[in-house]
This record gives sequence, structure tokens and C-alpha cells, in this order.
Amino acid sequence: MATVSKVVTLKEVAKLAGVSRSAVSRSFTDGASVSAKTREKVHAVAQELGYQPNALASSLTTGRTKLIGLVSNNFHNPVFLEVFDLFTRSLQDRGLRPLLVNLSDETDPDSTLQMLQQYSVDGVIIASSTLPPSFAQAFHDAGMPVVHSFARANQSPDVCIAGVDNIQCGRIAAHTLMQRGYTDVAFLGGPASATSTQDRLSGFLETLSTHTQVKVGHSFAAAYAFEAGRDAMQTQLSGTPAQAYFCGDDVLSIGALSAIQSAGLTVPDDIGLIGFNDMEMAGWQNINLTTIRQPVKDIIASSVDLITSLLNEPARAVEARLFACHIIERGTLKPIIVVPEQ
Amino acid sequence: MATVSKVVTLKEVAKLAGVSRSAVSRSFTDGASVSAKTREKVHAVAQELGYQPNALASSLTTGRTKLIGLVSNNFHNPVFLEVFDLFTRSLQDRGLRPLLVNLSDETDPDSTLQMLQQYSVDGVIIASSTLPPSFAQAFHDAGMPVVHSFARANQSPDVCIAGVDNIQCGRIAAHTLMQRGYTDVAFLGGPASATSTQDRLSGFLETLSTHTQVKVGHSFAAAYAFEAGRDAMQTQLSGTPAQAYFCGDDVLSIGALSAIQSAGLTVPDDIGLIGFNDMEMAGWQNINLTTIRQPVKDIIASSVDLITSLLNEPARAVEARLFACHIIERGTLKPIIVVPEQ
DNA sequence: AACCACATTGCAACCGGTTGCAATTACCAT
DNA sequence: ATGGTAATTGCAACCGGTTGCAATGTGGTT
Repeated sequence: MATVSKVVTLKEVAKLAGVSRSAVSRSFTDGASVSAKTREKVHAVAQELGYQPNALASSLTTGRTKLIGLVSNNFHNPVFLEVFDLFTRSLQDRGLRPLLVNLSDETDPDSTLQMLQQYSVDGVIIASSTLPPSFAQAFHDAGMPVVHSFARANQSPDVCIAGVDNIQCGRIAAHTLMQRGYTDVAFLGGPASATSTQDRLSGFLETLSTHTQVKVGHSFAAAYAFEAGRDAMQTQLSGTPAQAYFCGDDVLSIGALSAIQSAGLTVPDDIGLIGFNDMEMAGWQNINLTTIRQPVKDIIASSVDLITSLLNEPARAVEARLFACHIIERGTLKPIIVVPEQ
Repeated sequence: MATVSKVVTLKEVAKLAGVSRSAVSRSFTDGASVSAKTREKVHAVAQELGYQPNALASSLTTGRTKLIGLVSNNFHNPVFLEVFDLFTRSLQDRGLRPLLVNLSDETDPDSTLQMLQQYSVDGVIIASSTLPPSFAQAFHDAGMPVVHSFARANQSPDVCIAGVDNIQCGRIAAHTLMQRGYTDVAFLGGPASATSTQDRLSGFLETLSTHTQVKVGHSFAAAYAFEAGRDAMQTQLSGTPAQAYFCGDDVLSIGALSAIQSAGLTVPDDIGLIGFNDMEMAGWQNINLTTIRQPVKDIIASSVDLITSLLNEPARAVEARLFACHIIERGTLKPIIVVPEQ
């Protein structure tokens, strides 16, 4: 059983089947010119020998590896587990293979680019809302098909993106808080360098600028992560906290929630909270976070769609696919003030 | 900028540098026979042209792709995000590239095996505590270096594993509950088919069999996932729940916690809970789960260690690396009963 | 100057496939 | 039979590298 079974190659199948190597190759290529008889014979022999065509060898001549670099820098936010789940399945469904790249901190695209070039990936998907546009741009400039998921809307005239309009999300958050009658609100963002945080803040401020009587603040957490949210909220609590916070991310919100509870305060009675993403956990009954839902599924489906279309037609028009976000009402904001009729 | 830069090959570098292709190839191979002068010249030209050696082409002759299949079937448990983070970084650090495979449900290794063979991966790491031993065995039988992480201790004489002794973990849980003075306890496992669940249960029962006065129950959740835990606990609550539960996983525990709280009961006053894994979330203040810590970092470091050692020496002895687990005391069990001295 | 060991280099074959092209075969109508 | 067209097939070159081997170059020794 444990024989070190040497890998079977084309040549051996050809010999045993009594045909040329070309015939074997064609037997495994859809639409190639082979008679049904030959194909059958070849497949039978291949089956018997346990032959698998070597995808890498064939990539040499076809120029296609079906390898897709899946690049991310966020392995501490549970929403990314959902993201990886969806990406890997979606890619697999299309016969593409995800080569996972963990960027931990690194913001210089060069070494990643080089590595992905060495492996001749057909394209790259960058799954991150914190990497700067220049990162994706570098891949594009190197002539590599690239899609930036969760990117800034209108990020670049050169690279395809799939995501949401974070400015609009900031507005939604602001409107929601105003609807609830809060008069002292703040944005608790992720890293100030993240385009997603910048945009959410700008939409938030934009809407609130029309509410002159409302006090507005903002601050940034070090990362889209629990501890960062907890720390940032603790800082808030050591000063004069706002009545409600729009947090740039669900897991950040949960960190904030934790800090609030540790301080002996309650949500939403003492402080209101809106998150962002609507990741699975946000709906867990013991978290029950009011949040802005980002249609992750759609974004990922589009991303994969875009990259495949880019593979087939490298010169295709650059496209941004943006999806609408909606607020999901749960238990971390005080109820809507019902204005009595008349 | 956006020129469709054709990829530079060996040949072009050779021509421009005025040397043979061999010389270029050797200039990029450590320890190869080239003069320093040639190597410098070649590197200079390569730099200028932006040449990257094609890893896949070279793999054809060297027989090494440095690709490692990273196979998992659990993309719904946040602990796996930590797992992927550690795996990808650890592999990258050794110059290996993770080809991620999402098994969603599938328990037949054949198609995965075929795919990984087509891509000539150097080896496979299976990261799962729910896949049956036969899964890893299939890879081994196909002559592929394989390490099964989070596998059952003494799973197989043929495949290397890294993990913990789940039977021992079951004993620890049982001892802990006894220490706390509970007299009616139960195991709330993951899927009954998971070796990890089977083993934890057997250790749990083994220890409790010596405590004849204690009532012991057990049941299984459909998966190591929140909803599954919640559902399973709801079922318990609709009957006569035990005083404390050993849950087969942290996220399962959190689901159970949610069900308990929804029922208007509190933890640990009404019901005690021990989880398993000690994933990041378990320590979040608003969860604060007492749990058995599995040294994920060590397990993953060992796994990568084993696979690299297997690559260098395919016939190396089969080895199981098992790590001890420890209970992490937090807030979901009632305090230890202090026996007054004398 | 002759000799030798050793370092460096290029040639050519090979890794496991694909593919353009020409040769062969099969099939069909006359 | 005969000719013609279309379907199959194999040859050989190629994809982008690596490597054994023989040829050449280098430096040191006597």
C-alpha cells in the first residue's frame, strides 16, 4: 500500500495505449481533435494507471495556471473567515485554485508581487479594506489581472473593484443616529489609514454637518480588532463619552461593548452602538449588535466574476461593482422616537 | 505604465548578459557552480529586465513546487481563522506556499487528492479534527507526504499527526467539574463522527465512571458551530438540564451560553460551562469562558515542522506530536469549593 | 615551461505537457 | 473504383527552466 508510487506521465499512458503523446494530451482536452474511440482507449488506460495530467506542466504552454493569488492582511477579524470560506468555494467552483497570501503588516507589494509572478498566478484578488489603493495598483502596473475587494469606491481608473460605498455607509449611520434622537455622537473608526475608515468618517461627518445642534466626535482604533476596539472605547470612557458610537467594524464594536460593560455601563441605555459588516457573530443573541450590513456574499461573487472575466479578456473595461448597505436593527441603539400623529 | 509587459524569461536574460541559459539558471541557484563575476552580471541584467525565475517551470525538473495543500473543512469556527493565520505565516516563513482547499462537507478524499496531484503539491496538511483518519490515509496511500493536524492521537501507524490527546482532555474536564462539586454533568459534543468528540467523550466518561454518585449525560451538536450549540442546548433546556456541561468547542459553548441566557437562566449560577480551544474570543470580557486550552500555536508549528521534515526525508519515521492541554479558569463555572483545613 | 587539480562554462537532453502542420485515414458521393 | 473532403493522427518544436557531462579556463606547483 505504501509503495512510493511514482507519478504516472503522459508518455507512459501513450505507450501503454499504443498512441502518440499528442493523442493522450488531446484526449484530456475538451474539444480537441480526437476520435471517440481513441479517447476512450486513452481514458481507460489512464484510469488503470491512475494518470493525472500535470496542471503545472501544461500551464507552461497554455499560459494558464488557474492559480489565483488571494491576498489579505486581516486574519484577526472573524468576518474574514466568512470571506475566505466564500472565496475559496467560489473559486473552486470555477476550477480556480486559491494561493493564500497572508500579509501580516507588510504594506509593500513588491515581494508579494514577485512571489505571485514566480508562481505565474493567472490573477490576484486582494481582500482588504485597509490596504492602500497603491497596493492593487502595483499589481496592475505589473500587468497582472487584479481585483480589489472591499476597496474604496472609485479608487482607481485602472483596477477593478468590488465593494460598497463607504461614504454612503457613513451617511446611513449618521441618519440612523439622528432618527434615534441622539445629540452627541461619534465615529469610532479602524486605522486612520484605511480607506474604509476614511470614507465612513467622511460620509458620517457630511450628514451630521447639516445637524448643527448635534455634537460630533471621532477617533480611531489601531485595527479592526477586538482589543483595539476595547482600548479605544476605554479611552473614550476615561473622558466624556458620546451618547452613541458608529464603530467601523463589528468586532471593533464588540470590543467597545466589552469596555462599556466592564465600566459598569449598559448598552443601549447608557451608550448606543452601531457596528459594521453584520458578520455572523453580530446576530448571536448574546451580542445582538445593531449594525450596517455589508453584502459580503455579493461582493465576493462579483470579485470572482470580475477576475474570471478579466482572465478571459485582459483588456476589458475597468469596472467597480458597488453594493448597497442596509442597517440591521438589533439591540444596541435606543428605540426610534415615535412622533405622535398631529 | 499599463503596458501588457510580457514576462521575461531565462533566455532573454542570457542573451542580454551574453552568457548561456545554464549560467543564468545557476546564478539563481544557491551553491551552483558559477563565478561571482558571472552571477553579478546576470543579476544586474535580471534586475534591469525585471526577471523572475518561473517557479513552476523549474519544478518540472527539480520535482519541487514548494506548494503545500492546506485542507480544511471548518470555515465557520473562528478558531480556524487563527489556525489559517498561523499556518500561512509559518509556511511562508519557510518559503512554502499554501494552496487552500475548502472541503465544505465533502468527506471523499478522491477529488481533492486528484486536484492536489495535478498541482504537484509537495505535501498536504489536513487541518481538521472532524475528518476521519481514512481521509489522511488516502493521501498517504497515494504517496503524498501528509500531516494531519488536530487529529486523533495514535490515529494511524502511517501518517504523521500533530495535536492533543483528546481523551486526556475529557478527563481534565471531568476532574474540573468534580472539583467544583457538580453532581449532575454532561458532555455536549460536536458531531458524533468527529474523532475529537469521540475521544473527549470517552475520557470524560472514563473519569466519571469512578464517581458513581454523579449523574452523567451526553449529547451531540451537529457541528462545531454557534447555531449547533445553541440548538443542542435548547434541546437540553426543554428537558432536564444538567448542572454543568463540558462543551466540545468554544464556539459551541457560546451557542449554548446564548441559549441559556435566552431561557432566562444565568451562567454559572444556574448552569456551568467548560469550553474547548481557548480561542481568542473565549477571553473577551463579555464572554469570559472557562475552557480547556489547546496549544494551537505549538500544534501548527509542529505540523509545519513535520511536513518540511517529511519533504526532506520522505521515508522518515512516522511521528505523532501531542501537546498537553490545560484548563483556563474564567467565569463560567462556579468557584472551587474550598475544603476548610482539618 | 610543463603538469595538474579544480573552477567555470556551454551543449544538449530532459522535465511533462501542448500545438501547428503535414501525413494518413475514414467516409461519402459519383 | 475514383476522387474529394473532413476527421484523425503523429512528428517535432516549443513552453521555461535544470543538470550531467565534456570542454575550456584558471591558478598553483615543480
